[in-house]
Formats: sequence, C-alpha cells, structure tokens
Amino acid sequence: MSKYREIKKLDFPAFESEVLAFWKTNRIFEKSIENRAGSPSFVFYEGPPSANGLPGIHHVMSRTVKDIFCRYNTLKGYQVNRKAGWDTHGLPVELQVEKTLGITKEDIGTKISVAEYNEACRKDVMKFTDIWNNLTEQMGYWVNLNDPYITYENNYIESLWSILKKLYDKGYLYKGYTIQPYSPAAGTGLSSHELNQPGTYKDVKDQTAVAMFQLKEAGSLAIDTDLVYALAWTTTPWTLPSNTALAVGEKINYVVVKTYHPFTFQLCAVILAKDLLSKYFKQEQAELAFEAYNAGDKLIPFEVLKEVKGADLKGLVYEQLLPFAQVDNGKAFEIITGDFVTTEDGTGIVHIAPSFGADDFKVAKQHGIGSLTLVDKRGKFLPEVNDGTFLYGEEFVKEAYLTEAEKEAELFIQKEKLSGIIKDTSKLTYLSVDERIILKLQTEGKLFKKEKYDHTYPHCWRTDKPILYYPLESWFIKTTAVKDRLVALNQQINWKPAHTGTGRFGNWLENLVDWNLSRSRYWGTPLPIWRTENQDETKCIGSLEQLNAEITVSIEKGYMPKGFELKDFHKPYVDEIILVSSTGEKMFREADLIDVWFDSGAMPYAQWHWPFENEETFKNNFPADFIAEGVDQTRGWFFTLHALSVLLFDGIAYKNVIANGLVLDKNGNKMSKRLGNVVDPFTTISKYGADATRWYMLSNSDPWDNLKFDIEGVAESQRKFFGTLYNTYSFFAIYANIDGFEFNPDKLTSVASRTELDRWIYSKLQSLVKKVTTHMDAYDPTPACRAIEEFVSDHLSNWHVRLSRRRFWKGEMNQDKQAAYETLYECLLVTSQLMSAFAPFFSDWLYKNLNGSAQSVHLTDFPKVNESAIDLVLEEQMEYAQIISSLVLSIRKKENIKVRQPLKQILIPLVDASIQQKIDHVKDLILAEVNVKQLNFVDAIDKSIKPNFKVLGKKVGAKMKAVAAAILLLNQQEIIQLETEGGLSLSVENENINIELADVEIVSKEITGYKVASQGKISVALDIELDEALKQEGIAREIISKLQGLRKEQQFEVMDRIQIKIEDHDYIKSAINQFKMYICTELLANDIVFESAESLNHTIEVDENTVRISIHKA
RNA sequence: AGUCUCGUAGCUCAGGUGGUUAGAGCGCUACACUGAUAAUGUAGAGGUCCGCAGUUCAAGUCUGCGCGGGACUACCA
Repeated sequence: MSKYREIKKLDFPAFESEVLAFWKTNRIFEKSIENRAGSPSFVFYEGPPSANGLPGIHHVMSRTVKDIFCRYNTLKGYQVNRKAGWDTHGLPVELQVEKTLGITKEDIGTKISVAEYNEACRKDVMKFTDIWNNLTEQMGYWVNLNDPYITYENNYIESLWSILKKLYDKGYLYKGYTIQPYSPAAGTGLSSHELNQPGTYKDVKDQTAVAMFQLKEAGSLAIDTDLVYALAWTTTPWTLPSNTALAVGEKINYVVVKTYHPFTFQLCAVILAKDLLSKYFKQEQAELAFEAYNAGDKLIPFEVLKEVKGADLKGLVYEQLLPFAQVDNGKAFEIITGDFVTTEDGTGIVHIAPSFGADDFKVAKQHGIGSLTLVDKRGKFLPEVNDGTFLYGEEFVKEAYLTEAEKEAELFIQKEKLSGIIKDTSKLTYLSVDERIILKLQTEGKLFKKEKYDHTYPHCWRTDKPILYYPLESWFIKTTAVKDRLVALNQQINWKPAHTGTGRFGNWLENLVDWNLSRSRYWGTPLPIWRTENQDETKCIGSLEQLNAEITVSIEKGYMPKGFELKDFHKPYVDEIILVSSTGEKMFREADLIDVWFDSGAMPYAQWHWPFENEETFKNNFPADFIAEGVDQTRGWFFTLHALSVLLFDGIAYKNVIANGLVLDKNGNKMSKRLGNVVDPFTTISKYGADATRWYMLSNSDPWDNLKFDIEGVAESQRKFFGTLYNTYSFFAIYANIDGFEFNPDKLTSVASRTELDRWIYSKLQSLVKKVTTHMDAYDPTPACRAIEEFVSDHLSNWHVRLSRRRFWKGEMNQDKQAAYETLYECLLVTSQLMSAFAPFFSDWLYKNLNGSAQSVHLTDFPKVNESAIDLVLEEQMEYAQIISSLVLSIRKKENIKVRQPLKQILIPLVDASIQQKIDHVKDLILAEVNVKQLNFVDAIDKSIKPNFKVLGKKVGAKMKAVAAAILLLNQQEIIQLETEGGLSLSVENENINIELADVEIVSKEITGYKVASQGKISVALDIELDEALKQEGIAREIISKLQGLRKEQQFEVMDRIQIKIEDHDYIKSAINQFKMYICTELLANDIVFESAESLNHTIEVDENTVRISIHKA
C-alpha cells in the first residue's frame, strides 16, 4: 500500500465533508481545547447572532475572521474556549411573529394575550437555529454550540437584573425626559431602527412660515426704532404656540435691517443672518427711497442699519408669539446661542420648541429655558390652544391624522369661524393647523413671509402617518458620568483598523449622550424597577432571591395571591408582581422593557450567570483578548460591551477588536433581497468549498475594507492556490510512493548538507513562518494569507519543484534524492500548519496525508521559526537566478529559439563584485533552467549613468535639476574615471560639486555583437550562435520531447521501459548515433534501432521533418 | 447635515519615512513548453494614480478645497 495518499480528482466539497466527519468522530474540536488544559487562555467573546433570520454570506466573513484567530492562538499554545450565543429579544422578532400570525400591535391584549404573544416570540426566535448550526459546521467555524448563552433564559435575565441593580446602586440609573420619534397614530415611541425602515422618509410639501418675534427691549442694539423683530423660519408652524426661545449662532453675522412691515406697513427693523439677507431682500429694493414708499407697494425699501454677531443678540427677550399658555419650568422667550444653527436656509435664527425637537430640547436645557407641550399624545392640541377664530383646541396638529370625512366636518366649522377673516368662504377648502396658524400670524402682524417647502419627513412605517418628535419619559443609564473614563480606556483597546477606534468610535464617545434603556414593547428583558404610584419610592431588584423575599412581604400584606411563583421572567408575569413600599404602599413595575443592546453588551457576565455562579470562570474570561464583528456594531455591541465594563469595573471588556467591513455584491452594491443580489452561503460552500470561500475573503482585501464579493474570485482561489498546492502534494506523493520514501524526523539530512536550492526554499519557509507569525500577532490576516500564497505558488511550486523535478524521477534513491523529498515534505507539512487557521479542511487533509496518522493539524503546535536557517544572502542569490533566467528566456523568445535548443553561453557585463559572486553561486541552476552551456562575466563596452535621486537629493537639494542634467551628459571616459577613482568633480552653475560613486547608478547596457536584455542593475547577453554539436544536441532533445509525448499518448506507465524503432532519416541519424545513451536514459529505453519506414506505425515531427517511428514496452 | 472611510490597468488589489520607466494576479491577444498538464513560461495591448490648488529641486505618496462611492450618526429651524 502506498504511504502517501494519491487521489485522481480534486473534489473540494467531497474531501471537506470527509474531514468534517473525521473531526466529528474524533472530537477534534473538543480535543483542541482539552489538550490545552492548564495553558494560559485566549479569551474570545461571540457576538450573538439572532436566529430568527437566515444567515448570509457576510456571516461567513465575520465568522471566518473570528475563527482564524481562535484557531491560530490554539496552535500557539493557548486554550481558547468559544461559547456560542443567541440574541433572542427585540423588535425584529416581534415583527416576524406579527407577520406570521397576521396581527398588529393593537391586537395584543385583545385578539392575543401578552402571554401567548411572548410564547410565540420565544418559539419563533430559534426557528432557524438548525440552519445556523449547519452553516457553522460547513464553513468550519469552531464554536461550542452545545452550551450557548441564550438571552431570553431566566438565568441570563437574572444576571442582567443584577447588573442593572449595580448600576442603580451606583446612581447611574435615572428616569428622565427626552425627545423621541413618536407615532401618535400608533400611540408608541419609535426606535431609530424603526425610523430606518425603508420608505419611512417621504417627500412632503409643507407650509412654512417666517415668523416675526418682537423684541421687548432693543436698546442694546442702539438703533432709532423700538419696533424690532427677530425673524425665524419654521417648517412646522404647529410648534409655534410651544415656542419658548430663539437660537442664534454665536459666530454668525447678523444684520439689523430697516424696512416696512410687509403686512402692517409700519416702519420697523428686522434681524436676520447676513448671509441670508439676499434671500428676502433684492438689490433693487435697496435702491428705493423710504420716503417714496406707499403702504401696500409691492417693492419695499430696506437699509442695513448695522451688523452684529450672534453673541451680541444673546440674552435679548421678546414678546411671546402666541400666548396660549405660560412657561412654569424655566426662563422663556429669550435669544440663546446654539452650535447647530447654520445659515444654510431659513433666517439664521431658529425657533425653539423644546418639546418637539431633540436639538431644541438640548439647547433649552443648557440655557435654563423652560418648555411648553401644547400637544397631547394623541397628536392633538391641548384645549387651551383655542382662540375661537383660527384654532379650536383638541384638534390634530397634522392634517394626515384626519380622515376625509373628519376634514369635511372641520371645514364646515372653519367656514363659519373664519368668515370675518376670509371674504369669500364658499371656495374654502380644509385648512390645516399650519395654514391657519400662518393666517393668524398674518392677521396679527407677526408674519414676514410664507412659502411651500419640499423636504423629507419621517413617517411611521406601520401607520404611514407622519411622526412627531415628542417628549417621553424613559429610563437612562448615565453614561455621560463616566465619559472621560470611556474615552481614556478606549486608548487601551487595539482597534483594527485603528481609525474605527479613534474616529468613528472615539468621536461617538466624545459626543456621548445618556443611554436610553426604555422600550415600550412586549418581548424583551423587563426593567426590574418597581415604584409607588406617586413615584416617591423606587426599588430596583437585583436577583430572584431578593424578588422572592419582596414578594413574600407582598403576599403577607395581601397585595398578591398566596403561592405566587415567578416561572418566566418576561411580561406579563413580572407585571403581576406588586411590591410593598417602606410605608406599606403598593409598588408597580415600571412598564418598560430594556434595550436589547443591553442584553448583548452584558454577555461577558450573563453568559456565565454571574454573579450568581461561576465566579472563577468569569474572572478567567474577562476581559476578552479578542472580539470581531461588522463595523456596523461600532455603536452597537462594541459600545455596549465597553460602556458596561467601564461602568461596572472601570476597565475594558476587550483588548483587541476587528471591525470588519461589509460584504457587497461584485458591483459594490449592498446585498438586499429586493435587488436579488444576495449570495447564498450554502450554495457557495457546496460548490467551491468552505476553504476556498474563506481563503478568497481573507486574501482579497483587509477584513475591514468592504469586500466586493465575486464568486469568480472564489473559483480563482480554488484554482490558483489550492490547485497548485494540491498539484505540489500529488507530485510529491507519486514519486515518494514509487521510491518508497518515508519521512523520518530522526534521520534527517542536515540542512547544511543540502543543495543550495533546498537550503533556499527552507530559508524561504522559515521567513514565511516568521512573516505569518508577525502578521497574525498583529491581527493582520490578509498579509499572512498573501505570504502563504506567494510561497506556495511562486517559490515552492514554480521554482523549487520545477527545478527539482529531475531529482525526483532520475535514478535510484540517494542522498540528494532523499534530501529533495525531505525538503519538499517539510515545506508541505509546515505549510499545512501555517494555513490551518485559514483553510481548516484542506490543511488537515494535507497534514494527514503527509503524516498517515489520525492526528489532526489542529492539534499541533504552531511552527517555531528556525532563525539559523534563514539565509538572506541565499535568498538574494536566488532572486538573481530568477531574474537572469527570466531575461534569458525573454531573449530566446525574441530570437525565436526554443528552450530545447542548447546555447553556448550567457555573458553578464561586469557589475560590482558582490553581485558577481552571488550570481556565480547559482550559475548551475541558471544554466540548467535556460539550457545554456556556460555563464561568463565580461567587461562592458557601453555604460550608462543616471543620478541616484534619493541620495543626491539630500546632498544638493535645490540644485538637483542642474546636477542631474550634468550627470546624464557624462561621456564614457568620465564614467570610467568616476568608477575607477571613486569620485568626480562637476561644475554646475559656477560651483564645483563632487560626485561620489554612491550618488549615481551605472548600468552596462550593450555588449557588442550580442543580444541583450536588462532589468534594473542586471543585464544579460546571450550568445545565440549555433555550432554543429549544439545543433545535434538540439535535435536529440527534440526527439526525446516528441517521444515523451508518444509514451504518454500510448498510456505507458512512468516506470515502463521501452524499445524504440526509428526510421533511418538523414536529419536525425547523426544526432541519434551521437546521443544514443542520453536519449535512452531519458526515455527509459533499452535500445534504439533503425528500421525501414514502412514497418513503423507512428510519426513524429522533428523540426519540420516527418519521421516514422514505433515504441513498445520492453 | 455631521463623522469616518475609500477612489491606482477592464476586474481584484500592492505601492515603509516624498526620489524620476507606478507594480502583481485575473481577464484579453500571440507564441512557446509538455514524465505536475483543468498546470506552466514569455511577450503584447491596457494608466489624466478622481479633479483643482498649494508645499517641495522632486507629489500616487504631504496640506487645503472640491467631486464620486460606502458606512454610521442625526434629522434640523
């Protein structure tokens, strides 16, 4: 039986499943962890995917990145536990369930109970786990699927509660207001996720207004009129009754403009940004005389009175625009400054309604400005927004919330109320709140301008109605309290790529806001906070034990039924719990659930049910050495992990992180079901294999760059890299089996006694080990991958093996042959280890074929660099051999002389001594490779010189151009003088400049009478003259070549000996006689005899001569 | 709108600290090789290094301003 397995056909998916079966039966993954018991651990956290969606090709990407570093570090001697996890809560799950059940949120509590609904979520979320597990297995991702953490489990939730309690005790948990997207039609707040559903932002045409806010005291502006207005633009006039401030940009220039009021025609002054002046006032108006103006004229004259900075306007107060209600929670009707103010559009003065805009809210808070919230949660004005004419109280602020019938009814009322304002109400159509407010402003002399405006506005993706920004009460984590620590500790994290850490993540931390935990939903982790109805007393529960103790008290008090036991920590069960306050009052749970990102950010603790169990395990597995996810997780998982560990321990949660890019389609478009450009990972893997897919992804570009996924690229990886490596192995196997070679590590030929070629590839191999180690330690997988690729294809296969072929097939086993086998064997074996993290299947297949044992490459130790075997001089020598061979071949090509024709000599013009010596070392290799008899060095006739800019530039600086020109003008004599004397004085621009040898590059280009080719410093001349002996040898080799082809055509075995009969043809006769021995050896022929042509059944073409011939097995 | 990022051959990508003929692989064309052959070699075609301005003796590389693609965040008067 053959020692080394030979297979006929390459079928990647087939051998991958073979390896997979081997892993399973022999528990290789488990062993790879068990084997490292007691070793230092390399801690990895699995970012949990959600199992309610199907895996895509991008999951193969991120999991490949995770897998390679875990595998690599295992081989490096670490114990690498990998606990899988599932993210199970959240909106996508709810949506999926609603879709399946055909219900909407409104049906919860009526058509379906909360308990049933959540039960449906629990089942649905793990729907695709089998498919996920299949992918995990097939792609070769090693992660422990047997004991995953699942975020909906009671133990997991209990850990979350405990962490929340710790934060609560530290004073980091509070309840407060923020402005959030809110859908009155659906009666619910919306998350950013929901707002980013396709189609939520729609183009709408809104009625906008520039309102005039009359200043109370314009004295500080020192102008001669008291009637001064600040102009502010709004696209949402319905927020004007809730206006409490105006914002200006501190550094923006404003102008005070004297003009007439456009509707009351009074002389007045208005303030707006200088940059926007031309938007409201045309040049022709400036030329009008104030005295000539008559009330009602179309063109109104104006004059810029003075220019001020925003900072000068700060603190000015104005009359309330629409006084329906008064502010009781702060200052009001004051000009403040805000950095978000621009002069892009509007007037450069921003109307601030703190209740209806996030920026407004923030800036108001900073300046102690109070708020008015004159709209309720239904989206209707409060009753007091009623003036009997324009506004009637308790009406929807957005037209879109009304049905057509309701509008009809409203119109009827409007016609009546507005009859005093609008002359002809018969043609009146329904006027929106916005339109009526503008009408009111106009009537009251507070309107400067109105116009329609096209912009995009977010809509509720479920009801299709426009959303409002509305103040909602939520629970927050005070992340801003530890902002400085978050920023400082981020410095300790090694981000790949670095800019994601400093840029995207760093900036995010710099602009941190408190973490809004609240979600008004059903399927998620309930907030463990109970409060009395008057909100005076709050309890945060941190464990089941504590909760049970509290429940006992409550049962005693009679607030809860006897025997109550909490079996499921979700809604609605937790809401049945009523606790007792210190004063004996009932306490109810705060209705919110918490943000699912808290679930995943707390996985370092909750995956172990810490702090209730596994104290040791937790300690040994915190923080993580390495995590990796898509860059879209920067402000998601990467942040929540970081935030929680800083809040809890003032430390980092992970030391190294790779934020990998997106996987796009081959045209660079995002993959989406809608475009139909989604790549199915299973199809790809089953067609090309997991290894080729993984290899393609990593070798193509750095993981943090976006990958344009092209299936052709996978095919290329398979062909190019795996194909070549397979070929190399199978070449080895064929001959090793013939020769009965067996690798014996105890009886190795010493490296020193091997041939230069062997020592060279061995040195290359050691350099490769070094490179791969360096790159992998730096979390740079792509250069590591490319280095392996280069080694296998360029160095091992295309140079070492190609040049060594004869050593394998010639003659009996001897020292040199032994060394050749050993060298190739070691290269293949080490390669299998180096590539094992990237291509876990093929590497194991290769390793086991070489080893003939049941051991897996994944249980071995990563190769250590043998520094002493790295011979850089040798590597350089071989580079010369490759360059010179390539040059000779290119001359042959140009001259149309085939490689089979031996040539007399290669001439190399004298270069410096060290290079000459290096070339001399590899002379024989070159001669054999290019089929030339001799290599000699000659003195060149023509030399050319050019400046070495890098060296010379430093020396002569600005005179560079002139000096360079002078050098190029040097003649042969001067060049030789420079060479022999080592220096030359040049006169440039009346100055003597001394040129040394190092300042220039001298190249020999021409050798009279020979064909020359050159690359860089090396030139090669080829003597292409043929004498009779060379011609005859050429013919002999031609015959050999043709007969080899015939052997193969006849399907003779490699080892078969043959008998040759050949036509007595003039063209070949003398060559055969002269080279009979040589020909016979090459062809494994016992003899060659001449016969008459008729008896021979084949023909071969030898240099355009047809020769009859026949061969048979001897 | 802001932040980050990318832009080099038809495609995928290399191009330390600035240095003068800008590279590789794939693809294409032609030729060769043929005891690894679904491999290999050689040659050829193919570039406004996104644009403009600046710094410099010298810019693919450094700076500024733009343009285009992508991601994230925000959504604004």
